[in-house]
Amino acid sequence: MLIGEYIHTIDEKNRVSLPAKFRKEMGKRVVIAPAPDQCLFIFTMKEWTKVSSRLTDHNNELSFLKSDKRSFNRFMLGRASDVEVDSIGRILVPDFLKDRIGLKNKVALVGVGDRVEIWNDKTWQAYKEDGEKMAESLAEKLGSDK
Amino acid sequence: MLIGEYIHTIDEKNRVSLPAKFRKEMGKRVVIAPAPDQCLFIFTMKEWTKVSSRLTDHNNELSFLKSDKRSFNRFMLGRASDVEVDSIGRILVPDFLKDRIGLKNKVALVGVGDRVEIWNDKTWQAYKEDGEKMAESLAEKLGSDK
DNA sequence: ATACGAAGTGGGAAAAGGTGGGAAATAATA
DNA sequence: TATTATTTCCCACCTTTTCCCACTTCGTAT
Repeated sequence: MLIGEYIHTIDEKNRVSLPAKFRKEMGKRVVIAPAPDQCLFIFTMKEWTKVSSRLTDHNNELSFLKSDKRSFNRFMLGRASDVEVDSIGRILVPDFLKDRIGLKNKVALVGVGDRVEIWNDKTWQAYKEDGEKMAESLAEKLGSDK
Repeated sequence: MLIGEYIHTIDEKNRVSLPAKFRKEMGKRVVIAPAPDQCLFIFTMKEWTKVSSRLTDHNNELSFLKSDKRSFNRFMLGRASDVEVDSIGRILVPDFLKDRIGLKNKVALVGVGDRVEIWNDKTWQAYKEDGEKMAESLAEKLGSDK
């Protein structure tokens, strides 16, 4: 199970080391895809197969005849990228994904069970702080009407 | 599976390089066809066989009215063109298809599972930006139907 | 404290990918 | 048939990517 957060560097060649703890589980090849909340998902191939199988044609229909299917598939598949993990555990983040969430210098790699997320470090720290505040206010709210 | 986006050039001879990552899967010959939205479809021969047979099969339960079907088939089949991939992985885009969606200079090649789409780069970027707004609802949709 | 190994980072050289252009071949026109 | 235009094929350049090696840091064991 992929858990924990790691702060790594994205270099001028768009390389990011996967945390050593994740490497075995992630294997030699992963799929990186855009996600909501200003981050990217890194799926294992196993997990990606699950995701993509929901998008492909099961009932003998031409999926491109339906406009919502077209846009859905464009966004899930067109902006994903399957990348190889190199011999020392690094992946290459495509420019179009890197630019989308403004990755540079420090990035956060966050294990979320069956996938890993990449965040711009600053964005991740801010997101966490917001989360803390939300948790506090939520706790107070819960505690107040006792 | 064809996924990811690549920005390439269409030159004065209407040549476009297929992304190296797509070449093996696409083979020596592909079919390029007009498509809904402002793009063109590039099918592998295998996929084209499937697509064209489904479009021409009048006994299956496509939800189209017959006259709609006829005009769609004219649109798609009538203007499709099979082109050879040259020795270094380029295809030739027929003028009438190129002009239809205003291809020039930079084009986006987008892998969408079992087909590739060609877009005018500018149009694709704009389409993506519009789609960012949909991102959340897309993700929820993906998560909901397990 | 020192040595060692694992993990992460950086950079240079070689290879591959993408682009452009000219020559040969084919088609078109007068 | 001669000439011109268009298409096809091939080669060369340049940029980007890939591969490999080396340095550094940190934790651990001796």
